[in-house]
Amino acid sequence: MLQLKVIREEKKRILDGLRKRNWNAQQLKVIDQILQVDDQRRNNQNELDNTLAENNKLSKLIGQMMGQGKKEEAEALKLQVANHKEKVKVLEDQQRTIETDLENLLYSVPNIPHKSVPRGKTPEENKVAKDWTKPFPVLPEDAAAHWDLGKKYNLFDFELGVKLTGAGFPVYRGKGARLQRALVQFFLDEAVKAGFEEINPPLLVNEATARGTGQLPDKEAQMYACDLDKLYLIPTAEVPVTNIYRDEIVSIKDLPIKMTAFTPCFRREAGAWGAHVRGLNRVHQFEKIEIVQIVHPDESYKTLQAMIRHVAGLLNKLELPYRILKLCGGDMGFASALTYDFEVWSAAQKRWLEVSSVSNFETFQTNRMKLRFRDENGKIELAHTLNGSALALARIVAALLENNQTPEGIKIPKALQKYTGFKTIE
RNA sequence: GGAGGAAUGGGUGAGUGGCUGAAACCACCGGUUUGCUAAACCGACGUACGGGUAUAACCUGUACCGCGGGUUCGAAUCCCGCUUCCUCCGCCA
Repeated sequence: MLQLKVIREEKKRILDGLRKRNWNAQQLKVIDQILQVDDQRRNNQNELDNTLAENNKLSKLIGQMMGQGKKEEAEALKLQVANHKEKVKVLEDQQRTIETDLENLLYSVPNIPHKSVPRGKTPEENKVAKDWTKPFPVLPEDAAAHWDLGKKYNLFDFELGVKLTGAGFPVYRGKGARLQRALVQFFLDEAVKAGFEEINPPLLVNEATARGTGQLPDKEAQMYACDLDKLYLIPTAEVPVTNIYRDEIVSIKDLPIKMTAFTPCFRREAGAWGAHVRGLNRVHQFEKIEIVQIVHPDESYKTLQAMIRHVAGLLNKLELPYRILKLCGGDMGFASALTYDFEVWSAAQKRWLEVSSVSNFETFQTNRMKLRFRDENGKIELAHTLNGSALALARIVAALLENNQTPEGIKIPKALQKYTGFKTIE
């Protein structure tokens, strides 16, 4: 959620930013609407406060008169207060309505892209920030895609998942399951080594938490919900982990706060199914190690770079070819100010697979979450939040299997061997 | 699931209708003293949203004592509902 103050004071920058997200004139009107409702809000609040102030004064007077035994005068004042009460009620109702309207309007506006974000409408217009310059793995003519490899070596079973749950819920087994666990352990160890505190959060969250990171309102269709208990299955660990600090004022000394968590992620992916989603490319449940940072606003872009280096380091250790994209205005997530995507090369499918997304949200999440810190002078300021996948499993598994297939079986990268306990899947 | 108790500022905790945005103590912060540390002493010490041309620390209004409602001229204090926590019983990975 954007800060009202910023919209008021930097309207031009806000409008320019939204244009970068390809907002048209019609859509941009919402900004004026926000300013208008905000005026209403302030006027109404002013009137309400003044009325209440008067009541408070009168009430005090009544108390004094009662004490002095001036009963009749007190009764007269009571009538006055009673009149005001009607007015207060109306003003309070109005205020509530106005505030809800304003909040809903604010919720509908995405974050303002960082100045370095390229213009563009579609994923094709993302900029390659770092390309893969070495040769790609060369596979034999009859190289198999991961879904066939999974069958051949009995690593995972989609049909079985359908039987148990539905499409998009693979069952991993044998070395396939072990490979999952190895990756989880590896990624977590690396994150902890990099100074992130390991968090093991709940997988179901309440409404306030889903709201804090921006899943609600609007994106409920992307989450699985437990209606009976009004809980949501997390689409990413970002949700519970970032919300740990919701409604908190931390000391500047506590920054940066670095957290990592391994969780399964549940995504309905409503309407996202198409030609390219076979096998592990897109599933409803997958495992992911997330890294989250809460930092001083002056540090957040430096931090973003550090997080990118961390993710790149993981891919290097896994010996996977990857490239880094800087997302264009049209492809960026709602809450992000700047996002880098990591894609690994899937040699058998001959395409790039997105395996990580690292973003700086600046104050977009912290404003809505009221996550603040006290600076050197004791002043309270919104912190910046960042997060990134480090990494998501399903597609990493897909790429590992495909790229490392040989006639003798699938080779496990060196860094992973101590976690898998085997060097080859045959 | 049944019975009882509790919820106050960063922490402990006082406060049962107006003098309470809230005692006291601790912690934190600033200062004095000190060879250093410690101790002692002094001072400051909530948040949000408005207004005052006031996004450097100023003045002022309003709201907030778990959450939501109600009673009253006036509620941290009385009433109702909810949530959470604790204790006991039952059940159970």
